[in-house]
Amino acid sequence: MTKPEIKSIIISAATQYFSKFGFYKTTMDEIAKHIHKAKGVLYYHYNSKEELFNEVLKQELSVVKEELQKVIHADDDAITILNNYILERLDLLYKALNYHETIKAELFEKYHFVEEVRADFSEFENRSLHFILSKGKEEGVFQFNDIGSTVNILLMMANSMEVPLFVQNKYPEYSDTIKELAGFVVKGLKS
Amino acid sequence: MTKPEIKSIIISAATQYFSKFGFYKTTMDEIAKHIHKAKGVLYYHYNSKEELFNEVLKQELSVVKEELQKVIHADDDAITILNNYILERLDLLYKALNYHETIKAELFEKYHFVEEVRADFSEFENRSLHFILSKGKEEGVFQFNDIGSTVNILLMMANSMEVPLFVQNKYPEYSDTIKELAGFVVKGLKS
DNA sequence: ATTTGACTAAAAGTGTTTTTTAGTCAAATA
DNA sequence: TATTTGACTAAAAAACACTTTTAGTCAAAT
Repeated sequence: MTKPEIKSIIISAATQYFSKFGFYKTTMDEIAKHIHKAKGVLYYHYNSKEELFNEVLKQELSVVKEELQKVIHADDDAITILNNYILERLDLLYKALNYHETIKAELFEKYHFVEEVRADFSEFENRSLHFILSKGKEEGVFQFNDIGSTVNILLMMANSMEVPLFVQNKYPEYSDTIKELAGFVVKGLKS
Repeated sequence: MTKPEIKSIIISAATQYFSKFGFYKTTMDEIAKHIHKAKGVLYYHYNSKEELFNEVLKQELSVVKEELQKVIHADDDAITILNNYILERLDLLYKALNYHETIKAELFEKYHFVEEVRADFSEFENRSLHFILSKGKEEGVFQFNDIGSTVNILLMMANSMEVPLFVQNKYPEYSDTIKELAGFVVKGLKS
């Protein structure tokens, strides 16, 4: 078995356990047993449980990033793209169970080891919104004073909503309101 | 000492302890000692610790409500009022430390006994926003399809932000962005 | 180069005892 | 009569001692 193959098998098993039981209630032994290997193998390929979780989270978010890239570069006007971005973003993150755990963890002030991956995702979001807003300004459909601070506002809103929607699991009940909210935000930007 | 007097003294001491240490880390004995009375007095005037906390929370929120009433009925146009309402609301709630604890508690699924007071405040907010939006529509400065769902969106945004701002204490760092956000929201409503 | 599994130290869990605390109430006081 | 007191109880929380589990290691095996 090649190195990438075994790594991918490990990540796959780890993803299953971490998203089902969370970081703390998943044991390295469980993951090892699930792939019919000794625990040492996990430590041969990853330095620690934390590193393994980081890798799982990184891959989970990279799927989200890929999907959002498609939305951003679709052949639509900026208004449609922003609307789709907001809705698709929430839908994808709703399914990203390991990401939820890191949000929850932030509340308990644990999980510092995950900051890098989260920071990377934050930057991605920043770039994405910058791109969409610029596009809208070029098209003449959006109007705002400062692109940087407008991006900040949108991200603050988006991030703020993650705790109630994902940790308290209010996403299903709010999903209709969110569609309206997206429309509302877009309207606020329209020139 | 009259009944209202002693009750007010109890509430005052309870407020201090509850806002400093929270519901669970405050003891009835502490509160009693602080007012140089026996614990039994607390139980003569209030049936339980929970009832006492409810009263504290109720008074805390009634101050918030009074202040917001002033904002709502100030001699301004609806745009200014909405802007002030959003900012003043956050500022007042930021200082309402016992209210913060009930938000935190919701995350841990405790504190069911506090629901009534929170529901009352929710209704107040609903009425307030209805009032402001109606006023704006009459003045011809606001435009929206359905007043009910617009109120819902605004409240969802407001409520969602409470966890990160108050529980994770990000209000100080976000306070500038929030001012811009308020302007943004108002702009989204403008006709 | 990779995998194994026995090993360790530290953390988490368990069961038991001790202390603290919400709430009560008969007696005292105003 | 209305209010206050403080000793009292039952139940919860804390402290303690002991056991098990678990992350991480490493010499030996494949």
